[in-house]
Amino acid sequence: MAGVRLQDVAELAGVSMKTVSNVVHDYPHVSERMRSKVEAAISELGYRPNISARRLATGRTGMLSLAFSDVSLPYFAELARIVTGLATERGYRLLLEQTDGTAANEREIISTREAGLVDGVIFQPSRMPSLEISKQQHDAPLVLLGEGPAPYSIDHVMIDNAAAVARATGHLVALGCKRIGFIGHEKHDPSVTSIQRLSGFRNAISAAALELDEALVMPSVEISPRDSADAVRRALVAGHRFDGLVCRDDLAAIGALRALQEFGLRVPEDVAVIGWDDITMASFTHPSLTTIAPDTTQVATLALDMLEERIGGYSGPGRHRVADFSLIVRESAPSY
Amino acid sequence: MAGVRLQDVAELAGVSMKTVSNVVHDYPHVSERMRSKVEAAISELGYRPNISARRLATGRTGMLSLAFSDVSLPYFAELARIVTGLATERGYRLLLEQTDGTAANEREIISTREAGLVDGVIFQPSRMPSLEISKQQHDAPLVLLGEGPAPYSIDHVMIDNAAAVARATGHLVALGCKRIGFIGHEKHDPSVTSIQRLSGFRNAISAAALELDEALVMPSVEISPRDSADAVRRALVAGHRFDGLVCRDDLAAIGALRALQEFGLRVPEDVAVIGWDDITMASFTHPSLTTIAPDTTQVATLALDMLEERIGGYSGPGRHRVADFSLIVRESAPSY
DNA sequence: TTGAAAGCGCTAACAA
DNA sequence: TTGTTAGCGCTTTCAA
Repeated sequence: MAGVRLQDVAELAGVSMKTVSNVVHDYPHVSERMRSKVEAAISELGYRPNISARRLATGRTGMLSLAFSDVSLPYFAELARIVTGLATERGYRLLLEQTDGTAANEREIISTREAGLVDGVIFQPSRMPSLEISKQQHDAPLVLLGEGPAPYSIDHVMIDNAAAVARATGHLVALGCKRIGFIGHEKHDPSVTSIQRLSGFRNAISAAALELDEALVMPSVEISPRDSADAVRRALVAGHRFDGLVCRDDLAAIGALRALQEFGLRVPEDVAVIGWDDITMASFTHPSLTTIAPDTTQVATLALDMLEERIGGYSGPGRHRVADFSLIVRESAPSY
Repeated sequence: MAGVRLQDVAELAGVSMKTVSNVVHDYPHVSERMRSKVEAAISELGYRPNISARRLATGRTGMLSLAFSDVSLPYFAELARIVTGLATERGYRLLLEQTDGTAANEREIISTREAGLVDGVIFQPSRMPSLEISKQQHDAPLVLLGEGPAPYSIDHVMIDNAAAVARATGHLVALGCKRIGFIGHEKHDPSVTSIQRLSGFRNAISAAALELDEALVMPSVEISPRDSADAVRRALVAGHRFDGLVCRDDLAAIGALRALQEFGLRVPEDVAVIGWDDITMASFTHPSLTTIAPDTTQVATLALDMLEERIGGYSGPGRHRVADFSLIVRESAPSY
């Protein structure tokens, strides 16, 4: 039951607290007799170590936190799944922190009011510029995920966005698309992810010697299939036409698919569509989505590696690791 | 910086620890002079309270845990989102625990090795029978979510599954469906959710005076669109035909949609499809999904209410709360 | 191999 | 209104 202390176990077993502690921690040098006496007492009393006391004594919490805007976005849910699994393998519990994508909440993540909640933080900012992050003092080791070029002092894992969006755009060009649009970035106060992807798209279009019609840059209110579908509908109603679409993420692509179908436009015959993230659902839309797939396991592994090094005492300059990505070709923008 | 203690602040400010503590906690009776002196010292030193120490001293952690099989399943991700928001409003942080749906991990959730990790637990079991849960000793207050009838001693929030599946089946019958199938439950070792929904389906079919062809009960390997699509393909290849489908969840429905389209079957004209959960994606499939929508906010609110009562000391018998659900009619099984 | 005792940093009861 | 002090339960030297 609750309220049983190490002390109580020690008394019942007729040994010292140290011996009980040794047994609890599987310390090798404990005689068989002691061990079994202690174990009997532990189970008789139903003893469980108090984790707050242990944390206070050791200074370690055995927890990491993973922070991003919103778990209900499939990419983050799937990321959380992977990071949880990997963190568990390494002996950590994972605390999920959601910021709703507001700058105020993001600041809270970086400079927590309390110390000692977790041993380290993996954080994908959506609003805070990296430079501001680097200026905030934070007491737990921190690794940043995502698009922004992190400042020199902070560890960072990203994929090569420019290369990824160039690959996607190039795929559409090779399919013969001439009028390619971009969809799904937030209209007001876009996230750093959106900014990076859109600017990469602009570069890719000019690199392909195409001309970008600004009417084909279609922002949405929020990151959601609904808002992206609305944006596409508005563009179509306004008479804008396009034959290819690079989407800020798979959710935007799913919304686009929906709107295009309503207007009788066939995908990929009339409009080819490419998403981003390769969420599970991308395989099951109709048509299935061609999409940029970041190697999320690699992202998570690199982040945890660096975090553990920092926790272990490494205090060198920030490191920037680039994870792989691939273009998964499915029905919405098939092979040429 | 780290390593600054209440004591250090007190010394710098030339006051006692109690005074500093009062300031930190916004205790009303502190003179303005003291307060500003202390606040100056706090910010000069960069003091942050150590949360482990606070927890040890108070016995409260300010954290709740939410446990289920897998955040990457959209229903759980969306549930997590809602519970996090509500818990935050009530002053709790939320720890997410994932069990992978294995009985061993579920037992770990109930009887944690450590005490004092969280103040309370909200748990949606997928494998453990309620009876077994009631027998395990657990030291933090516990509220169960989901389908199983909980034992007398444990608080529980559920929706009326039998009514829900009867509503779905009735909707299909009213549309004129004669051969209605069920899809998406795990073939081996089905989760309690699957068991409940399938058995409810059987009852609903006989209540509608229809005959159930066992070939139309199509299990899948795991909960995923992929496996459900496979199950539907197999049935169609084997020559089984049906005009209505009740799905274990929206993921199964999404897989079914995909398989039906491959076989040239139109939804809803040839086969009407009803999902369960009303995940975000249910609005954006093509056709969009008619689905059973549990009132998840209500589920979360009821669970948190009961949990807070337990944390507050209530120790009466287990309470069973039933949350609302509705049938959201969309394209895959339209109004009749 | 086991025991004794001094913290870890904070809270809260009790005094002043 | 502010100060003093004894825990909270565990870990971890240092001795034995």
